[in-house]
Amino acid sequence: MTDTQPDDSGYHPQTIETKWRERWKDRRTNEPDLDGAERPFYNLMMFPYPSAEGLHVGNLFAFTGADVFGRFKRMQGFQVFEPIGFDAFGIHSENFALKVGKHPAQLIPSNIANFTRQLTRMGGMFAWEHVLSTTDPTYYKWTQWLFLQLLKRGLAYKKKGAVNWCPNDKTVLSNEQVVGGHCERCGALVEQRVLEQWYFRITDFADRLLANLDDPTRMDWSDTTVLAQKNWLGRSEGAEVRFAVTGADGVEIPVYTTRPDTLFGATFLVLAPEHPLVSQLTSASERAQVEAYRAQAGAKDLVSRKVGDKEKTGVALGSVATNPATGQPIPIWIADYVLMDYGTGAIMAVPGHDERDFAFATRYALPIVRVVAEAGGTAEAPLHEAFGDVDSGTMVHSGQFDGMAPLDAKTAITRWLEAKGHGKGTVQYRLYDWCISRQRYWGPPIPIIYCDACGAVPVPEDQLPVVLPEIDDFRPDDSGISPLARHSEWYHVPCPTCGKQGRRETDVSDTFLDSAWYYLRYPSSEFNDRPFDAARTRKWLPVNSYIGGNEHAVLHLLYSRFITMVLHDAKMLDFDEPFRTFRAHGLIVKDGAKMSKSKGNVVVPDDYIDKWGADTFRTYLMFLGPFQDGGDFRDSGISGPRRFLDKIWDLVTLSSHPDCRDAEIRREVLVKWHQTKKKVAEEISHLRYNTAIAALMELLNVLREQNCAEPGLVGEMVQMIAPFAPHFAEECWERLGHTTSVFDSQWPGFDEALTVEDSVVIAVQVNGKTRGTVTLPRDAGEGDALKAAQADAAIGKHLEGKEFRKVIWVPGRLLNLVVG
RNA sequence: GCUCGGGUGGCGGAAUGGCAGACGCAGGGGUCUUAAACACCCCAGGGGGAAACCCCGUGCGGGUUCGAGUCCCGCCCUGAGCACCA
Repeated sequence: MTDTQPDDSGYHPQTIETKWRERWKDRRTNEPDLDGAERPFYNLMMFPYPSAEGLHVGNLFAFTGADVFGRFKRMQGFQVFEPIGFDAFGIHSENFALKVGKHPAQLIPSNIANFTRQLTRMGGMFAWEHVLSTTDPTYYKWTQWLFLQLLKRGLAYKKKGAVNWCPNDKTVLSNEQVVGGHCERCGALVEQRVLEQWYFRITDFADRLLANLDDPTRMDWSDTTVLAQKNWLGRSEGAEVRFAVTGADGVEIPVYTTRPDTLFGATFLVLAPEHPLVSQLTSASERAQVEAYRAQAGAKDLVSRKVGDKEKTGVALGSVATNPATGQPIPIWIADYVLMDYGTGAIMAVPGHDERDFAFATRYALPIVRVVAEAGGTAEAPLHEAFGDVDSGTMVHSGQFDGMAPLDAKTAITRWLEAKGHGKGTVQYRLYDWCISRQRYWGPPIPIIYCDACGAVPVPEDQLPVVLPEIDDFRPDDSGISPLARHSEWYHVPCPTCGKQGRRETDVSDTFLDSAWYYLRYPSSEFNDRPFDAARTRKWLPVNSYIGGNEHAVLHLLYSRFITMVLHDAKMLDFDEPFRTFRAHGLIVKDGAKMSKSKGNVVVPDDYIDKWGADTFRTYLMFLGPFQDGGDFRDSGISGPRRFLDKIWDLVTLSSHPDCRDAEIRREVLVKWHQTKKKVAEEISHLRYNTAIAALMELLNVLREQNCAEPGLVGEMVQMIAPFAPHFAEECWERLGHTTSVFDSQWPGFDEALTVEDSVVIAVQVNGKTRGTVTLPRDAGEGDALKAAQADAAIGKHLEGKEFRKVIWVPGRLLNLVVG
């Protein structure tokens, strides 16, 4: 810290911040009437994971920005519900507990206590009476209930398959949690394992998840977040083409392609090594080689398979299929660059138009044919070879093909495939079903009981929650089996259906399931007989404003939307999108890197708050730069906002002086005042807090220059700084003689007519270069401006002996004289 | 490789196509003080000039326009996300 604290004249943050925190609590200032509110506004921010290290500056930045918005909406006359809670289940907490040799159930309460202290101290407008923790049985009872609702509707299923396995965290990961082949959380290389897991059918909702993103009546989200979701959903349009296998009666290989127009150039087929038809299609002579290749590909982990070297290898199966367009026989291969879990697990290789196929064809000396003239190239074997003597491009565009209307090549060929029964147009998504099983301890047990007679039986809803037992040996191992599986006294239970000995599911659910519905719980947190109350939910949801980090663009935010859709379709909610508006805030980094304990660059806010006060620190963070950009944390400018608050304080003190009370406000000040009110409201509503604060600083500078401390004006100044510096504003407001909270006052309005100055400064340009300014009455016309410009010596100099060619007049702003 | 952002003083950053650098930090000079801190006043993009004023200036090269940080085309650098998705 390079700055030094100002002396102790007047404004003492520590004293007044303590005072107002106590008042807010005693008077329940931040607890809206959840049943009676007439203009409800649900102001949500992403609840934190309560780490042992406490909140860092990056967290505080995000919460402050969301809190400023909530406080602003409140002063605009809304009853604002701003809840907070703790996302306390999960691997983070468990790993930390393992590291320090304690039980997470013991650690979490103290971490939560510390977070609560920090969040209270920052002056957030939190409705603490509705705080929740996902680890509370009264909460996760309903997380388990949610699983059962999906199961009931066929949206949860168990599947054995290749999954992402993190060898460090010793658990499976969802696809969203694997980043570039590494564990999103710990960075370890992810392996492939075959395990039985529970999945949610999020892919059934892919089209809706995509369509709603573009529906402004449902969603108004940051562009960057919408884009990330679209990329993740990965919609592509193409065709499924079936290739008949030669000599195998009726056997067809379906492939998916986004380029059906290149069908004529498909010179071989490639299947994923684990494709179910491989064995059947392998000739006797190739079998040994094929089996060897499959074994080798299967042993590869996901890293070298998906993101390792791009060397293409494969083997031929010794069988052939027919290209339906050319009628030519083409060989069938397997190669591990084709993925089983996308499309049909098989491709038609078009080496003339696909880089990967080209590399493969080159390596194995397979034929390469170009069929479509692309930019800079020509088609060596145009479509007319197959379709007669019509040029490929014009053939399809001129509609001479099978008498169809003019269409593009892709559509034309798809139509042809459909007509001939060789395939059909299809849509593919990149999205995978959501794997929710975790072979860990610290989460809600999945509420299933396995019975030899009845199969997988859901735990009856009236027997929820399935309480997570407190065990000491919760360390995960490499077996792929959850720690709970070591406790037969826990998992041995009678089958709910037949009463015979059954076994509980010993996996717990993904933390992202906990957070996929927490926003539904907040307004109803005191009801223990239902997850969310119908009337409360109708009043408060969907969420009016959600602010959070874009790192959750495709995880939490996508899962939450999915869960809401499921509950909507189950008629439990009357909306299918949970967050009306979402804004991604920027990330505060330190020395260019995201703050993390392992990098040793975590900045803790407590010392700054001790030294400068929460209000100064909040204002400083919001003044750093655009809220939605974030930036590198530094503390070199913190004295600026502090001096700013000190000066407001002085004005408040000064305003009680009789001279100030009776002083007339000069026109100049009046205009600045109204301009500022207009500007600040506009900037805050767009989360441009840095420029809102700058505008207030400008107004303050004018007031000081003009020696103006008129109480009404000072009061509005205090109101406008209130969202940023809430304790400070309350104290000033009280000193100005008010007896109720500044947050129950109405945000100052402005008079549009008073935002316009009486006289304006016109920039005068000669041939586009500014040569001076003239000051004119607001309503001055072009003629007046021209006269004034010619009269000005400095400007006139540039006009001497020249002839006017053109005059550009922008009223109130600029006069440009084009001369020559 | 693909998809998005972003390149503006010493620093963070402002600028509906209309006086580039608001606001703040740091810096320089001054007032106050025994001295310092605080506070207050003044200066401050670069270059030239005693000054008036002039020239140059928003990553680079073109273009549109009376006028471009802003719009268009082509590059360079940088941050983030996705990545053998057929």
